[in-house]
Amino acid sequence: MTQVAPSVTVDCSDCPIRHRAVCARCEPEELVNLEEIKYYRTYQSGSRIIWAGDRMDFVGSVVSGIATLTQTMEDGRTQMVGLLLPSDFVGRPGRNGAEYDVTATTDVTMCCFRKKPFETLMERTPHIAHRLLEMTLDELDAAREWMLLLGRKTAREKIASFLSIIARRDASLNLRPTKGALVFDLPLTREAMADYLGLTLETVSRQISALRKDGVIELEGKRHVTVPDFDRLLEEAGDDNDGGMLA
Amino acid sequence: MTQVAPSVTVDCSDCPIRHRAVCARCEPEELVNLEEIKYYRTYQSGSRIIWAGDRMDFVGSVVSGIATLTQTMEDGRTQMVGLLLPSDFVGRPGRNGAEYDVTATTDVTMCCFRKKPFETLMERTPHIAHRLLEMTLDELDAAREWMLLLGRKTAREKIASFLSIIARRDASLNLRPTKGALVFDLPLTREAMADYLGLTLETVSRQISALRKDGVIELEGKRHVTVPDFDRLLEEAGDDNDGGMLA
DNA sequence: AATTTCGTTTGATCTGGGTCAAATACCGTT
DNA sequence: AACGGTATTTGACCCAGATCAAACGAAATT
Repeated sequence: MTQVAPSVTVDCSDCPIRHRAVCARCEPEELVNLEEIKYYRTYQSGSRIIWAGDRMDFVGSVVSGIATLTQTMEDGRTQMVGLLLPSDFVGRPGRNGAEYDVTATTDVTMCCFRKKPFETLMERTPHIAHRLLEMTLDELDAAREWMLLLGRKTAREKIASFLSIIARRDASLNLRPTKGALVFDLPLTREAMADYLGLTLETVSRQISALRKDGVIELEGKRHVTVPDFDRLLEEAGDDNDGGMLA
Repeated sequence: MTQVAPSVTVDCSDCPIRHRAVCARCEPEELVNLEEIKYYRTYQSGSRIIWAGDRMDFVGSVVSGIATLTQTMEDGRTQMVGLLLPSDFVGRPGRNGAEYDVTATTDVTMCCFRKKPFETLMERTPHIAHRLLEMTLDELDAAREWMLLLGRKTAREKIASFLSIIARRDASLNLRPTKGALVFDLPLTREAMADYLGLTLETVSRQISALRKDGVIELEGKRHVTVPDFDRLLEEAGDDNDGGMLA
């Protein structure tokens, strides 16, 4: 893994992952001097990137590492409402208060843009607004799929769904062709998984053990997972895996 | 309630509720001949407006009535993932397949725009893309709040949350000042509420009865609700009702 | 090597909400 | 007023997952 050194002189060509929202190479040179509004920032694993209620003076996207979006009730119950992987966007243009806690679950590098200049940039380049709209609609779809999971799936189905999502994202990020068994590392602790799935950590642990015993997954250590048969996993997840629709 | 007759010659000034996404009065006349791409359509209570998987040839917004967005698993478990009230937008620009079922729960009038012209219109008028982005971000926030409800709230809290949301929306739609007791009609059957809240209809019924017995709400018939003390309801919902954040 | 820490697993028990079933209220029709 | 269909309520029972508790394992610290 190459590491991105904080710098103010880079443009997107230096990023290991090209930003989906904005890219200097996508925009006419004269419109923006990116160096003036763009900077990198790194966060240690476990540290809070944004507190809910904080004033947000920047937007940005994850370059490396994994962060989570969580919501907390007064009595301490917490629900994860989003998982931020490399290339995911953080922050809401046009609003200056953060709605959720953002926490780094691994070391995280963010590529940030100061908010005010970013907003004027967005106004002058419709392409960015369009891209942002598309990304937001994708997130909305993901959130709605998650609502089905939270409201209607059993604990076993929840775990299987989570594993399939991580497997898929991992495969697409690493550009590994989906041949044979899928292998990946769980990016979250059992507790974080529980917060994501609306379960307790004990139930998460038990269901993972059950899936292992039933041969749906193999475990090496606590985090390293092998999925011998992805279709089997999808079946356990209760997902539609057909794309068949009539004319 | 005045009814909107299907017509192709109206513009936004005829709409009982001004479209939040597009409005002829907001756009330069020369850019668009709205009559060519805009039309009204009415749906009977209980009828399906859009089937998941269908080709979508239009986008639009709800003018009157209430519709729901639902997701269904193969075995019939369903989860509502959105509630569409007047002025809410339906359809995703840039994608031609519907993701969810849309069902009218009352008689519904939609104001529709043919998709292709709408997309070119959107490209030529950045204002629309911005407005749409803002609306989508609002929906995403709502979806995330709903994830907390689905994942972590008790049945009683779910019901109280639902009632508070309906009460709030009803009050803002009807521009009733929030003085004293709130009075409104439930727009959904117990079963639809259950699908929304990730519960069974029996549990919904029981919890409503419990809230009535405890004096949190009053019921007249099955649908007509009075909330004597809104703060009490919010308390039952487990929501933060303080806006206090330190400097 | 012993010890603390943190994440995880496993066991025993409890309970909120699901399931199944029956009764009741509320329509719009005839 | 009687009827038939649908929405809702209420009751009895059960189970998936929560809760409480203890043990385990691997990495970091002494």
